[in-house]
Amino acid sequence: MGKKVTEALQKLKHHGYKYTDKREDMLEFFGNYDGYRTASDVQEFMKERYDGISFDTIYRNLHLFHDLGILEATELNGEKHFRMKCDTSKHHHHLICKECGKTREIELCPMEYIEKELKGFRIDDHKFEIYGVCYDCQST
Amino acid sequence: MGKKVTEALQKLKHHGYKYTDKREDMLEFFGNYDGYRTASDVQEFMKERYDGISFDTIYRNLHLFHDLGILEATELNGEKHFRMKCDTSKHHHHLICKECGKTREIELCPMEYIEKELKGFRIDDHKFEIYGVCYDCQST
DNA sequence: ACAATAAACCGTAATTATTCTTATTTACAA
DNA sequence: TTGTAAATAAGAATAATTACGGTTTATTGT
Ligand SMILES: [Mn+2]
Ligand SMILES: [Mn+2]
Ligand SMILES: [Zn+2]
Ligand SMILES: [Zn+2]
Repeated sequence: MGKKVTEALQKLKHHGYKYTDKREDMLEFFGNYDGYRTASDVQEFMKERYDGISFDTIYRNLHLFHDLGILEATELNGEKHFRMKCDTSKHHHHLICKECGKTREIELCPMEYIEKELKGFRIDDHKFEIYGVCYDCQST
Repeated sequence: MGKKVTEALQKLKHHGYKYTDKREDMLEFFGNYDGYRTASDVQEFMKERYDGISFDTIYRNLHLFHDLGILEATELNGEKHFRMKCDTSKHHHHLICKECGKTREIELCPMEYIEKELKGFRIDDHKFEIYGVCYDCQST
C-alpha cells in the first residue's frame, strides 16, 4: 500500500471515520494515478470489485476525502475532477491532459506577479490551468 | 443601442441569422454589464419582457452568440457564465466577483513566462482566473 | 402587399452529473 | 457479545442543460 494511502487512512481514523475496504480501494485508485479522475472513473473502477456499489458511496467519500484535504478538485467540462493532493510544501499549478487527466507541474504561480492590479477586490481563490494532450495520449 | 450590440446584430445578419427582438434584448443585457452572467440571469431578465420564453431560446442564442464570438464563456460552480467578448486586441485574464460576476482585467498572461515547462504536451487552452468579491459587493 | 420557406420559437420531455432520503448493514468500542 | 453511530444501497429528487415535434415568424422574392 502506498504511503499516501496509508497516511490518508490514518487521517480518516484520526478524525473518527471508519475504515472500510471501499475507502481503501478508492484511495488506492487515486494513489496510483498522477492526475485527475472523475466520479464516473472511480465508479467504473469500484464497480468491478464491488458489484452494486452506490453512487452515494462514491460521492460521499469523494467529498469526505476532499474535506479532509486528501484529495484536491477542479472542474472541467462541467464535471468535477479529483486527484491526490499534491505536496503542499510549494504551491503550484498544473498542465492537464484532456484525454487521460494526467498532470504536469508548473512551478510558476502568476499571483506572485500581480499585487497592484488587485486593489479593492477581496481575493479568495485563483485558478491557473493549462489544458492539452500529453505525450502518451498524442501517440494514440 | 450600444456599439457592441449593433456590431453583434450585424454579425448575426452577416452570417444569415435572423433579427429578433429577443436576440436584441439578450445582447443589450450583456452589453450593459461588464461581467459574467448565467443562463438563469438571462432568463430572469427576459422573462420580464417575454412571458413564457422558452429555455431553448435562451440556450440556443447563448450558444449561437458564443459560436460567433460575440460572447465569451467560463465555468464557475458548475454553471456556465457568459459575458460580452472583451476587446481581443490584447489577450488578458480576469478577476471575477463571485457575488455579481463583474470583472476586472489582469494585464498579465502567465503563458508568456513558461515555455520550457510545456515540452511534450500539446497545448490547446489555458485558464487564469482570480475569484473574490469586488469593492461594491463587499459593502453589502 | 402576399406567399414561400427556413429559421426561431414554445412547450415539454430527456439527459447528465450530482445530491438527498430512508431503510438496512457494518465497524468498532464498551 | 452487543449497542450505536457511521457507512452503505437503492432509488427518488434536483439543477443545469439539451433535445424534439409542432407552431409561429422574419426575410426574401414576387
Ligand atoms: Mn502537483
Ligand atoms: Mn476583459
Ligand atoms: Zn497559484
Ligand atoms: Zn492567457
